[in-house]
Amino acid sequence: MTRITADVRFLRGYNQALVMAVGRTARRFERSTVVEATGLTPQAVSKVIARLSAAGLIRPTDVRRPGVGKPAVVYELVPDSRYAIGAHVARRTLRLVLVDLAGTVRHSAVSPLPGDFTPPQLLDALRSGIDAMAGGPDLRGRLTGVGIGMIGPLDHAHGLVRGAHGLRHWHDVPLREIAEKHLGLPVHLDKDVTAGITAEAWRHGATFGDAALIMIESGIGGGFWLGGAAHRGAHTNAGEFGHTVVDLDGPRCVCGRHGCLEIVHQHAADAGDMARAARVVAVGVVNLLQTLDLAHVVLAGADLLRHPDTYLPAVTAAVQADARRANWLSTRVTLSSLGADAIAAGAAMQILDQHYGIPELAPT
Amino acid sequence: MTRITADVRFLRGYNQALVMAVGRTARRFERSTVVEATGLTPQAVSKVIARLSAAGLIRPTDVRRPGVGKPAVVYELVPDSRYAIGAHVARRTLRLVLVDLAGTVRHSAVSPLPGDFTPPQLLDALRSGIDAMAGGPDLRGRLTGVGIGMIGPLDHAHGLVRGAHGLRHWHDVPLREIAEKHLGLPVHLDKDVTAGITAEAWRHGATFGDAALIMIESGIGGGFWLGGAAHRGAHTNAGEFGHTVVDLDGPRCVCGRHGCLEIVHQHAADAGDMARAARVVAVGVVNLLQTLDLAHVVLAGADLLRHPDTYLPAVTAAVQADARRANWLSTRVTLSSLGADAIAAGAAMQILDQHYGIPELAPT
DNA sequence: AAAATTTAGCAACAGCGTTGCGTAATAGGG
DNA sequence: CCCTATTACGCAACGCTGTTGCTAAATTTT
Repeated sequence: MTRITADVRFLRGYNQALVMAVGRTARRFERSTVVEATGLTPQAVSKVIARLSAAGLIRPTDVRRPGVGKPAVVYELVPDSRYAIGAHVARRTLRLVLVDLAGTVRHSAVSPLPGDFTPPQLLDALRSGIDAMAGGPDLRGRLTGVGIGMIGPLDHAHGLVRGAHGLRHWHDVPLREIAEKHLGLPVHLDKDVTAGITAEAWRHGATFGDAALIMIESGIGGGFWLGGAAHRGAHTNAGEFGHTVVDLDGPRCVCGRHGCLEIVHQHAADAGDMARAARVVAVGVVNLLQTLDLAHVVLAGADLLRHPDTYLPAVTAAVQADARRANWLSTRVTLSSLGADAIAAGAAMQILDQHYGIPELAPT
Repeated sequence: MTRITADVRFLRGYNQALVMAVGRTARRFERSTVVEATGLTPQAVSKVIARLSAAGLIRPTDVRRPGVGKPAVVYELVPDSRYAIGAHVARRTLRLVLVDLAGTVRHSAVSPLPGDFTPPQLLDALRSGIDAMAGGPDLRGRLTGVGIGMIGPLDHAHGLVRGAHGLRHWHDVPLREIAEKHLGLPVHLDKDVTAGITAEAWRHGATFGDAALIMIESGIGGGFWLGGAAHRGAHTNAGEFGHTVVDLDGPRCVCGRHGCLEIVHQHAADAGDMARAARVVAVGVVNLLQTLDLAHVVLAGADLLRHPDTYLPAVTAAVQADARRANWLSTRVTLSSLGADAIAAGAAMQILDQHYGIPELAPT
């Protein structure tokens, strides 16, 4: 990882992103709010607000007259000013969402994909879906790009699908490049779980600490948000959390090892013992907490959300039992706030994050 | 986590740190080297070099005449210009090292600590050890501070020892504060494993990607370097890697759960089966790789370094077997380059890193 | 000796957040 | 009704950053 140089352009983008983060979390805000949240001087905030207003990203809506003194101008984010498309590519379905600048899902649609679909088939499905959702001329100008979340292995930096598990026609496909050509929009490619945790982080704003998203849906994966950014690892391969061994003498997994979390969980689920399945996941989650000391664990995925009342209490109980040893620890366990849209919406937010989030100093 | 504002002071510190990182890895360097490594303009590099030279951190040593054109000035880091003390506080010993600006351990000393030592006893041992090692008036002026690495739980942001495992007199001790008073030097407190991974990162320079240090020494812990910085988690408690479950029906661990990596490893080691002990560690390391996708795994700790020829091949083999599934992955497995000094030296480098490393934008 | 090539730095510049200070808008007291 | 205190806000100057344009210096090649 080579670090990139920092110049005044970085300063501008960074502090603008701080203000945008305030606007995204607190729907209405004024200058003093931003000053307190960021530590910038009032004058600096005025300049940033002027720039953002000129770009149409925020606008004054009101004045606050709390008592003595000149009234303060109340600003708000303009959700309609920018949009992004998010795509969740699964084995048999394509889910598309339209997300606005505030992080709200404005439209959502699911369409089937052909069995063992090819890259051209996906591109066509993407195109027609996007046209149906945001084809109008008014929206088109405010579309910032398309985020695609799918299973790995892949290379997000170069936009390559290395070889998606269970899909025959997806080995070393330069999906970002061909999709940008086909769609005429900037495209970002990432693992599904990384997109999912981005959605949670984007919605929670700057107060979102280290966190993980546990996804149970055709396998078990984990997305990580560490140190204020998505963690993808050295080869965009982080998150193969389902293939960590929790039972040395357990059944053989498809990956060749024995007692992976995923296969142990699968056996329990297949036997209809969802309580045990949930406990297995809970063990994995506590393993993560021990290793990474997370502030927030988000549960997601179609298979998990089918039994939320089983998984959530099991994981919460395990986390609390473990936290009791160190009574000053606190970790929140929640269900994904976006439900089935989590991955697609997160992919869209990754596009918005590239434009209006904290700029990166250490590129890919 | 509230983000901190970025101003021009940050720019200066950041780009200076980039140049210092070049100087630390390439012992001799010239302007064009830095230009290529950082992306800064030649003129900007000249300004940074002028500042660093004025501070005595680097100096011109030579000129290079490669052929046609004006000779280039060759600079070098001045190792003697700054020092830091590192302390590794273990249950029965105190290891102190003197590290120079280049990251070289100049002196190393181990002294015994009283059984169940108290905070005042540690402070006295620190003081006399530091006086013996760097008491001279010439060195004193160039001492930037003291780094302390010890077992947790602790709070590095506030410099508190929450309650070191196995030490009776260490509950909620504000060690940083009292040590700074007692020693008259800036003090940084951190977990031993975090200090250890900092040493590796500091020595490898900017090319060091995501990495973990696995430490086996009175328990099993992990230190993490993710995204260009140490990962400590939400409560400085990341790294309790030994207390991740790898055997659901395994023996009961001191932590209350069953089949923790640490207790399974311990049973194998106690039975004299070091091969199995090493294989258990290897399983844990592969679990980490699956989860975090690390570029580098460093093995350290007194108990591990007692059997390097057992552990290193076992872990390497397991990593390679796993990497074969995804043949484009590559992870290096090495022994700690600093041996027994790793923790203490890393603690010292944390002090140097605070002054001459990449400044943080997200505090705590 | 002249030309070509490479390195280095001076000077002017644009842009960032900061500082100093003046102005606008409100409520409350005399 | 006027005056004052209070609060919000911005213009202008400033210090500092990295960048750009251009000149000077040092060396090899022709």
